[in-house]
Amino acid sequence: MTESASQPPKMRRKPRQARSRERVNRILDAAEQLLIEGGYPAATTNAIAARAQVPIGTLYQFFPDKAAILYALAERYGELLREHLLTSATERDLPISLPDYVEELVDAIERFYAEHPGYLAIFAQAQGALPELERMEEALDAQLIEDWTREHARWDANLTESDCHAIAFVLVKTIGTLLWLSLGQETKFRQRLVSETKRFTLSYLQTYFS
Amino acid sequence: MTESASQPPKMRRKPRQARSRERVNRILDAAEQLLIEGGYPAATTNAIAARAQVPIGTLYQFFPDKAAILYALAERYGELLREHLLTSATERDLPISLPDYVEELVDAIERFYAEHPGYLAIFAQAQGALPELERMEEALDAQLIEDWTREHARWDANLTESDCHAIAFVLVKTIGTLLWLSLGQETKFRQRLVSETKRFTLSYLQTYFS
DNA sequence: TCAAAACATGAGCTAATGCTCACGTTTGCT
DNA sequence: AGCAAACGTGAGCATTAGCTCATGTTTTGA
Repeated sequence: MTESASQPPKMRRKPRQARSRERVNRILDAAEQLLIEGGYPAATTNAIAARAQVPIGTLYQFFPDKAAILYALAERYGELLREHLLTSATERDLPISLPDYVEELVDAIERFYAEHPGYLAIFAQAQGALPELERMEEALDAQLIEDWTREHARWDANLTESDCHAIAFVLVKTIGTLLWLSLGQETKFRQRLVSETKRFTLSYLQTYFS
Repeated sequence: MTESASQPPKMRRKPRQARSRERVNRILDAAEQLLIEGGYPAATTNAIAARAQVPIGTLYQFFPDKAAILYALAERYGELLREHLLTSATERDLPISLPDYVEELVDAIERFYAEHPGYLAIFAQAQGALPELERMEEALDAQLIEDWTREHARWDANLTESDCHAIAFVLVKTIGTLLWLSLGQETKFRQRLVSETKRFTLSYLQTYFS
């Protein structure tokens, strides 16, 4: 199941040969690394091409402009995260306790961030700079929020959809922020933050699902 | 008590006449607006000068380079926020209940963000781009965290300093994030987010201060 | 095998940004 | 009033970003 045709990035030329496809991935990897290391200013098209060991001309054979590279990156990650969380969720069909749910959820997100440090870097860098990227982030979060909204609704039918949505919004944003920030801390404090995130999440959820 | 001499921004020429000082403020205001409206890419030095109705030459009389403008902005806000929160806190000397404390705290921060939409925009834009700005943000947050750490320690002497610090960290970051995001939402949902912020803050604090 | 189609390349173009500096204007002092 | 010091000005320079395109190389298929 490779990535199928996508709409927003709109490749200038679709890579048909294996060599080309590998190059496209190298370009995306290079862009991600530069974004993490030096932020948006460091991720110039020339730098990306150099890091990917690809001439700029080649880069522009696949991507119509710089923004398209970031869109492609965002898309790659979006699918990855949703997949990651959904498989985590469906591994267990039977209902579990709230504490166990929180434990699993936070750990799953933490693992994802640790394994893909580029994920939040992309969006953090592009604030305001690439309007379309912001829309992509919102769309991505909106999807997560919707997933969770449904999950919450199943737990307590008394809650309105608007309630569930607000709860999901708060969780997506706070957990995301906290775990992201934890990545930049020393191991000891980082573990503490992960544990605080669980505590925080649980106590909040318990005010709704007693 | 006007802003006294500062270290990091290091003005090229210190404005002595009233006209100059007013111009410096106009420059800062213009930079802030551009940052909010169009993000970092829109905040070019020429655009800032134009918006401030000031020739670029004049801009460079006061600021050695573009970064200095952002540093000055960050400083202006840093002082403002701390002042805002401290005065809110010292208006009442006698102890109040936890729910009342949370109510006051969240409202105070919310008011600050609403009145100064540029505050978080500055830091959001500069991620990775201006390393020094990041350090300033961390220093600012660290100060807030310290303030709150002390406050928490007074409530329950059984908590270690490391506990109080972790709590303060979580609160500063989560409340900050949510209230900031709330600014971009429609009134109805925005009010809901403010109320949710209070709810999770209170529930989280109650797990420590029963 | 060999021509045509697909792909690869990197010097260099255009545009825009941060910033300077030589010259003009205003202010303060006697 | 008259002069020096402080201040104001904006055309334009140096740099660098994103991106193109003319030319060369490889792959495909009959």
